[in-house]
Amino acid sequence: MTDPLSDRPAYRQVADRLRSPIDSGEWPAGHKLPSESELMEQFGVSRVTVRLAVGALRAEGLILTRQGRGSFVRDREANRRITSTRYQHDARYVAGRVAEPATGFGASGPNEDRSRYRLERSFHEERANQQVADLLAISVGDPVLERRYLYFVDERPEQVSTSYLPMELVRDTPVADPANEPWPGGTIAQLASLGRSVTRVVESVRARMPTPAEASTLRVAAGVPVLVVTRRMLTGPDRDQPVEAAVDIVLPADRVVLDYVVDLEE
Amino acid sequence: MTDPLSDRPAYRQVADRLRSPIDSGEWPAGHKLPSESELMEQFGVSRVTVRLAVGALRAEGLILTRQGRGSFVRDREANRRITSTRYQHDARYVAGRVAEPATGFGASGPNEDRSRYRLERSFHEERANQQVADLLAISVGDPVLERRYLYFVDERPEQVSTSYLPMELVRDTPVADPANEPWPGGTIAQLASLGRSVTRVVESVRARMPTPAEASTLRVAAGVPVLVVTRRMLTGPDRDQPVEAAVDIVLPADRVVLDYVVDLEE
DNA sequence: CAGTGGTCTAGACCACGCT
DNA sequence: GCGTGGTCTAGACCACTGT
Repeated sequence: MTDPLSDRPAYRQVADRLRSPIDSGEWPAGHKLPSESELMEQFGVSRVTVRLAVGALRAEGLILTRQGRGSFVRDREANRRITSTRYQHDARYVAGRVAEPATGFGASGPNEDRSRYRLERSFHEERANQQVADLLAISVGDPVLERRYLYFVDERPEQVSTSYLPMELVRDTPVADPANEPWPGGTIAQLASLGRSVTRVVESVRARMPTPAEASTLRVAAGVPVLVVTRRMLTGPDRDQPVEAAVDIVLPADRVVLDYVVDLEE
Repeated sequence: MTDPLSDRPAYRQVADRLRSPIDSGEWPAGHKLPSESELMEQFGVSRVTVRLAVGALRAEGLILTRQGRGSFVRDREANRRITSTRYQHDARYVAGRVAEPATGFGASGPNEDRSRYRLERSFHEERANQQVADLLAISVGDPVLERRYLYFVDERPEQVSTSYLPMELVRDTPVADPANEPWPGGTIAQLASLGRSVTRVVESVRARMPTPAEASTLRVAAGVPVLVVTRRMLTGPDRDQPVEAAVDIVLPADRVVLDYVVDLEE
């Protein structure tokens, strides 16, 4: 039963009592929660109150509910790791110092089973908006190649992204032909084929709740945020000339960890 | 009015019609939405339906609701940037090559107004659990110094973190005395004072919804995830000997962007 | 078929913020 | 005082999942 004398609303009391065995591990991932009618009886509250409690736990990402089946404790363990050293690896691949590329499939590193990965893409010539113009240090309205990607891992959608290259750099080159994707060595290898040697990659990481469209394409449940990465590839003696920008690299936060390795001078 | 013939539930139709002017920018941050009674009349639905719609938008992080005042479009622009180069900067500071440290306040870089930052900390000797033991390459139960931090920016809680150092490294040293915090140059300078030169920092970035406790301490609204960073500081000729680990560096995702600079060999 | 969660209604009282 | 959102009730029908 809930305590009607408490300041804490009944639905929060119910949520607290359900959260406790989840936090403690007593109810592991996959465990089925009591049904709504059981909770109504157990706590002596109405169905609306039970649903408020369950909805709170769902918004926290602790449980998922499935119509006709029940509520279940979610698996909150992310298992796909994406490491910043993939860029250095691809640069060494381009230089011929390693035999295998790291990316090209959005994969996290070399020596992975490539057959697990699949890529859908669409290329279009567009004109730079303010954000893209700022990132590429060009003018608004300048022509750019917009490349949209959707990555699958084991046929599960795992990543969307949109990449921009200055059109003058790629026009009538193999890079502008989607048939050449996936390109071994990824964007770094593509830029190398155009005579641009990438010497710096800058990534900005944010997190937010997915839009309904993103939740649908990436199949993320309620209560699961997305990681949103903006990337710039730079070249030139001062590593400050942008040659590529990727905006809205969107990843489901319950499945992905981003690893960044920062080396300091001795 | 909603379309009763549509397959789409009424509350989703209402949510869609409210999301549209938010997405388009027609209703900018701070704009007040129609009240619940106005929405009931406007769409010809019950209050429960209106509240389901508003709740969906809140869970998406698009709006916030304040009792007695109304619902408002949220500001979704993160403005605090934390850059990976702060580590390299602190390493140069320790080496005497730059005059100003970058961190020491959890600040994002040098030349910041330090008076905006404030730090609360508590130090305790603990025994390593499995996670900490793995991160520090020690045994479960080995003594460690646990340092808990809460950072404020302009008196607003902006970051919590827990850092671990092997006790045998810091026992009876100035590093183990919380009175010496904030330490110019941060953890890298502290480790340098102990004869440990950090040559690599590895950060792992995740995102999830905050726990109720985190939501309360960091004052994050419903529908706002947190960024969770795990950090390791490494030393040694192969940059593989851990000397510090920070788990659960928790940051409100609506206020913070993490920037990582990855340099490639020429 | 029975049991589950999903949607929806009408109505009530409360706490908060402003005038 | 009045309008706002927050909590809560009893009850209904629907859609989905399994046997």
